[in-house]
Amino acid sequence: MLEKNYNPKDFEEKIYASWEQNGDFKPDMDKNKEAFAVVIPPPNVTGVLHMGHALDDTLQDILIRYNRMLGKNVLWQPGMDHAGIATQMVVERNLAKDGITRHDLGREKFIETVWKWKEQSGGTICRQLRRLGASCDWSRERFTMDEGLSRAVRKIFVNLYKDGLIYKAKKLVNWDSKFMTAVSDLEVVQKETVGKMYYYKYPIEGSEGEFIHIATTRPETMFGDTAVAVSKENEKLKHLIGKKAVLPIVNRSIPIIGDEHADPEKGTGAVKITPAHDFNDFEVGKRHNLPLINILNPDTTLNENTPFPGLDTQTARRKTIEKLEELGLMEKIEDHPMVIPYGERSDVVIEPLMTDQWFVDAPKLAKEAVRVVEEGKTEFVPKTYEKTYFEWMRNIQPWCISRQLWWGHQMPIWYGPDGEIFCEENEEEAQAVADKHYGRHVALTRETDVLDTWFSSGLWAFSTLGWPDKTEYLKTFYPTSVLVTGFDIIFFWVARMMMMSMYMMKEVPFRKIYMHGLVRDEQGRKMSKSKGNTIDPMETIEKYGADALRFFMAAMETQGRDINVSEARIAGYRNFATKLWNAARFGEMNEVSLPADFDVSRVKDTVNKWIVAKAEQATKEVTDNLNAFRFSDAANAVYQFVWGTFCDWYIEMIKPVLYGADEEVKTETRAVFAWVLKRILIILHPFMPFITTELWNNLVGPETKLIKAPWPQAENFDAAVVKEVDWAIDLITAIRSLRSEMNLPASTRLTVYLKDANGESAAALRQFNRIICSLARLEKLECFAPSAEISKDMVQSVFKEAVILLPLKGVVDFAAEKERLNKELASLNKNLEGYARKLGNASFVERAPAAVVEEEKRRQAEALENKAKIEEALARIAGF
RNA sequence: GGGUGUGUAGCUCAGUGGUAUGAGCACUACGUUGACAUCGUAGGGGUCGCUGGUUCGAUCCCAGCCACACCCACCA
Repeated sequence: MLEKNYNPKDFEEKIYASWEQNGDFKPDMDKNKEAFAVVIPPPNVTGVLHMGHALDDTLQDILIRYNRMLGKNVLWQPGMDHAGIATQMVVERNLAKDGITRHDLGREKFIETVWKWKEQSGGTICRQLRRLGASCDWSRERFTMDEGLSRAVRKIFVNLYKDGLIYKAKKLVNWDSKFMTAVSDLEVVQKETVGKMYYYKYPIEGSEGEFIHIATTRPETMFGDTAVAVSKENEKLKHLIGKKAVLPIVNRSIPIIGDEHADPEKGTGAVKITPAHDFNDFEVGKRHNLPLINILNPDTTLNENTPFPGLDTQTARRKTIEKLEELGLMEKIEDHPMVIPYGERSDVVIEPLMTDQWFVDAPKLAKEAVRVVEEGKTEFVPKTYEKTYFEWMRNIQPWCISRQLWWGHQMPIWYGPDGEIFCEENEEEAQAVADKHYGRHVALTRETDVLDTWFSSGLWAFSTLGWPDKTEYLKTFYPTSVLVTGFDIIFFWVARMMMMSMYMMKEVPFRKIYMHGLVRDEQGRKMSKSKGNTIDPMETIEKYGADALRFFMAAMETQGRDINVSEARIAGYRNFATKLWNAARFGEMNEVSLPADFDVSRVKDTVNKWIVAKAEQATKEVTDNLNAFRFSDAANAVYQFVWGTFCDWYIEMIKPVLYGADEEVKTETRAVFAWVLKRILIILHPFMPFITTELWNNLVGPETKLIKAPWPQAENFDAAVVKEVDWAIDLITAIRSLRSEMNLPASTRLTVYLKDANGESAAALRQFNRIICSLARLEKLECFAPSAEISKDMVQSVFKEAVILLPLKGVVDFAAEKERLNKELASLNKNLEGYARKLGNASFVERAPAAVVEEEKRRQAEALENKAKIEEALARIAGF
């Protein structure tokens, strides 16, 4: 027996545990079945579930469950990312509580500590994903740092290196002074601030009191200046090209060069060139063969190439200005709005710094990754994201993959005594190759840098399936079917997976990429801890159940749009679950059950036929929409069917049958009710797996598993039957509306006549008489005899071709009634004007499709008829 | 500076070249009708951002404009 109240906490976790214990999430590896695979975007090992995951993983679970029910061989591959910087940060923070730094421990000990932390505190999110109902095959859970995946990383690294696609270079990179590591362009966020623009001047060498005027936001970098540039087109300044300027304070002479980088419109028109500390200047320096002077230490304090070694940039900036002022070279300081780069994780200012780093030749790898999308081998849904993808891929820069961190994949690079590089999958091989190279045994030192986290997640689509081994899983599930992820990691992750997969597998990682938007707060603001507007999905689940949250995500997911979390709406979907729960209870109370030999095509009763047809219709809608990744349409189709059709109409319509004496119809109705409910549980299951399973176990029994129930093929249905019952529904609605307008309490049983009903309507009226009377709360419903006289006491309302007559002895308020009819008349007249205008337009009649013109004529005729009826009714009560 | 997206009911959003049967929430009135008040019934509420164009017809297609959001680039 079902509990009186829907209480998801009673069963959600229990049901999940039973699925997992029974191995229901595992693929059956049946070779005859089509394979369907999804790899989860690996959450950070440090992560906890947020609304973005709730959306992402709900959508994946819907696809997974749907395809599992379609009878495919389904794998949802779970796992986690080691999240280099994020994890190192968490562990370092923990150590700091005991006053320990990672350097106190040393590299090896520190890494050990991280692993220990991972075992104990990592992976909260996987437990939370279970609570959400994610049907991942947890027995295959992978971690980007585990043995297999590490092997994949080393192998692909060596391949790329030997193909010349990974190389070491001294380049200007984004330097994070907090973690003292290089970071990629993507890990830098630009923040708007109001800074200062400093104007000062450099004396021209060999001149008397001639200066070149400079504007900069970073005066302390002047010690790294190796030129001043002006545009050759700059009429005012071009005469200085070829002369030399003297760098004040350090009195170093630097050339004044002509370069188009100097925009005459900006600043003073002359730009100081600091090739070692500015990306643009670096390019200028390359063009003019300028020397590079590095002025920063790894912690971004100034070094011995400056007068202020050891000072941080801010202090050095102050000192520099003081000095310039002393020398009388400072001119002015202005407020200046600008964007300053910050480390995504560290939140410190990123300084461009010259360092030795490792790069992946992304421009080369991007070519294939672009081609396969152009050719449609991988499709983005929605398609507009392809443009973003192409745009970025076609302008991609070399990818800096080395990080001066400890937590991560240490690069498989060894250096010989003279710095010779040996890149092999392990130390033994490197040693062997090196020994052969030198003709003697040599000592090797390993590169200490680790790889960017996204390097290993870039392999996720195949490394998790067992590559480099030729596993059964790799053969079966690669390329995977669809990747579901947010557009915010399209460059970080999707692009890299495309590149890495094309390089190594020569085959796309996924056939489709479904990109969803961001989850925002109720007002549409981005959720962030600092704003304090985050909503914890676990709390939401606690309050409303996982099913409600899941359904919310599905119902709100329309392609290409962000989702604003609305608690009221989540509560609404909890109510939806309650509604279904109570419908099931209604069934239980009325002893519905599905006989083994039940054949839905043999159903006789019209209302039963109707609900079967509606169920087929809903099934088709859900199926079509899921196939097209139209999650909200799919969810709304079930919602509408369950609440608006099954509960609002079918249950109400069968009550007279179930409480009546016709055993034959009653038996059939009980079976059909069970059949429809079962159908609902099936098509709702991908969205709301918990309540559907709970109800299924109650209705059908746990022996047959809903999670693997075959997805129904929507059957054709009898359109005529649908029309008949829909007619009855319209009539009921019209009568209810009329009685509400007349202020007739629900308790008064009325008599209603239908005048001028045609043959079909008269038949339907007879057939559904009991139902209509029951739902519209009538005493009697009959066709009005054509010969009979319409009494003055009868309220009239046009219904399709007929007129509803509602006798109200002595209680009709004629004034109000006239007003009501006149209002109707006015609206009809307005419509008639429109029809007349259109049909009077020769070019409309001539050029619009015949069907449209016909429809317009039909509407006009109908409106004219209705008008006549209302005028008739008005005439009848004219004297009152 | 380059790009993308969005402006539809009070709110959050669906949707569509042919009267907006729009949805949920909110609102109003009525309701203890033998599943459900986490409910039912009925109802009010929109010149579909602005201006042009294409079309017999535009909220929908095209162009321009305005507003908002996001992405990329940019420390002179």
